[in-house]
Amino acid sequence: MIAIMKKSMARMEKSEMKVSREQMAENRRRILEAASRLFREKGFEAVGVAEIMKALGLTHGGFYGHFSSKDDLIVQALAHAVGERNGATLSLPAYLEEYLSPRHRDNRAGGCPISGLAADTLRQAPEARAAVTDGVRVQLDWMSEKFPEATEADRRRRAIGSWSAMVGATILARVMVDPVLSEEILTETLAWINDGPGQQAPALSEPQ
Amino acid sequence: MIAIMKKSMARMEKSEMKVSREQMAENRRRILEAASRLFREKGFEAVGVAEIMKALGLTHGGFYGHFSSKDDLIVQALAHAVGERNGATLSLPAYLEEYLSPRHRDNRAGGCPISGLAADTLRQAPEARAAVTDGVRVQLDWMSEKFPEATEADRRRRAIGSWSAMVGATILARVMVDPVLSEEILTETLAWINDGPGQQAPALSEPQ
DNA sequence: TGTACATCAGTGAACGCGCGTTCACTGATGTAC
DNA sequence: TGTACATCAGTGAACGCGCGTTCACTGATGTAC
Repeated sequence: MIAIMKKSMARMEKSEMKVSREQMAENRRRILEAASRLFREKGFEAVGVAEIMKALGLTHGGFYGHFSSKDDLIVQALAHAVGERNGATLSLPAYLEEYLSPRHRDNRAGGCPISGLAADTLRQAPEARAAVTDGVRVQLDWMSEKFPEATEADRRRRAIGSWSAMVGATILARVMVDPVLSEEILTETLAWINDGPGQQAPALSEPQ
Repeated sequence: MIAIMKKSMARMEKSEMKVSREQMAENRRRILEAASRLFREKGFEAVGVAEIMKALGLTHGGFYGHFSSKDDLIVQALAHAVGERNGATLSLPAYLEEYLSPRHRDNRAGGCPISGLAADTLRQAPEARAAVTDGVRVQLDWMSEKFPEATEADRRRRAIGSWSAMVGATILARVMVDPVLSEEILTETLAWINDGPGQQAPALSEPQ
C-alpha cells in the first residue's frame, strides 16, 4: 500500500527518469485525455506533440514510447473521446437541450468530439474516420431508441435529421461572430427538433 | 482589340516577367478562385501559398503583390466563395435535393463553402468568421423567404433547422467510411426536412 | 507614329521558424540472488 | 530482508523538412517626348 502510494507520488518529483509500469499506463491515459481536449479546442494541426506532453508536465521525447506517431495518437484519441459518450445518461429531451445550449457551444475542449472534430477528421487517415463513423452509428442507434415515433423507420429518420441539425447548429453557432445569431441558431434548431416544422406546416412539394 | 488579345495571350508564354494591369487583376481573381477551391478540398492549413500559385502556373514570390499574407488571402477567398451563392437560382426543393445529394457530398472543391469550411474557420481570424457569418445570414434570409409556412417566425425556424441539418448532414456524410450510412444520412435528412418528423409524430415532452 | 526610359508584376534563391521525429543518455524500477 | 544489476520510461539536444515570407533581380508594360 505504502509502496503504491510512493509510486503514485513519484511523478510529482522534479527529476522523473523512470516511472512504474502502472504509472506509465496512467501516463498513456493522460496523454489521450489531454490530446482529446486540446484537439477539440484547437484542431489536430494546431496542437503539437510537445504541447500535449507539456500539459502533463512531461517532455516531448517520451511521447514515442506510447504512440508510434502523431497520426497514431489522433486515431487513438478520437476513439477514446468518441467512446466516452458522456451525455448518454441524460433523458433525450435533457440531452438535446444541453447539446444545443450556449454552454456546450462554448465548451469546445470538453464538448462533443463529433461536432468538434468531424470536419477535421475528413482529412485524416481512414482509421480516424472509422472512429467517428462508429461514434455516429452508436449515437444514431441511441437516439433512434429514444424518440417516441411508432415505427422504427420514423424514429430513425427523426434521429438522423435531429442529429445532423445538432452537429450543424453547433458548428455554425461556434463560428458566428454575432452572438444574437449564434444563440438564435441554437434555440430555433432545438425548437425545430422538438416540435418539428410545425403541425400546421404544409409539406414542401417534391422537387421537379 | 488586337492589343487586348495579345495581352491576354501573354500569360501563355514561357518567361512572364510583367503582365498588363488587367492581366494582374485577372490573376488576382484566379488566385482567389484557386484558393477557394483548394481550401474547400483540403482545408486552410493543408494548402500552401506555393501550391495555389502553381495552380495558375505562377511562382510563390508573386503572391505578396496581391495579398499581404496567407491569412489575408483566407479572408478574401472566404468572402469570395461565400459571396457566389451558386445555387440561389434553383427552387428551394431542387436546391435541398441537390445540396443533400452524393454529388454535392463528393464535390468538396466546388461545393458549398459554408459546410466545407465553417469548422475550419472557427480557428481563423474574426474577419474570416465574419465572412461566414454574413454567408449564413444571407442563406437563412433566402431560405426563410422560400418556405411555405404562414408566419415569418415559422418560416425562419424551419429555415434554421433545415440549414443546420444540411450543414451537419453534409459534414457527417463526408466523414463516414461506410457508404451506406453516408447515403442514409443524406437521404433521411432530406426526407425529414421535406416532410418533418411525420404528421403522426408525437411532439417530444419539454425537458424537465 | 516611333523611340527611350521608368515602372512594376512576377521570378526564384534564401531565410527563419515550428514541428514531428530520433537518439544517446539518465536514473528509478523491479528482479535475481 | 537486503544487495547488485539489468531494464526501460522519460529527458532534452539535435535533425530534417515544409512552409510563410523576403528581396534582389528581370524584362515586358506603358508613358513621355
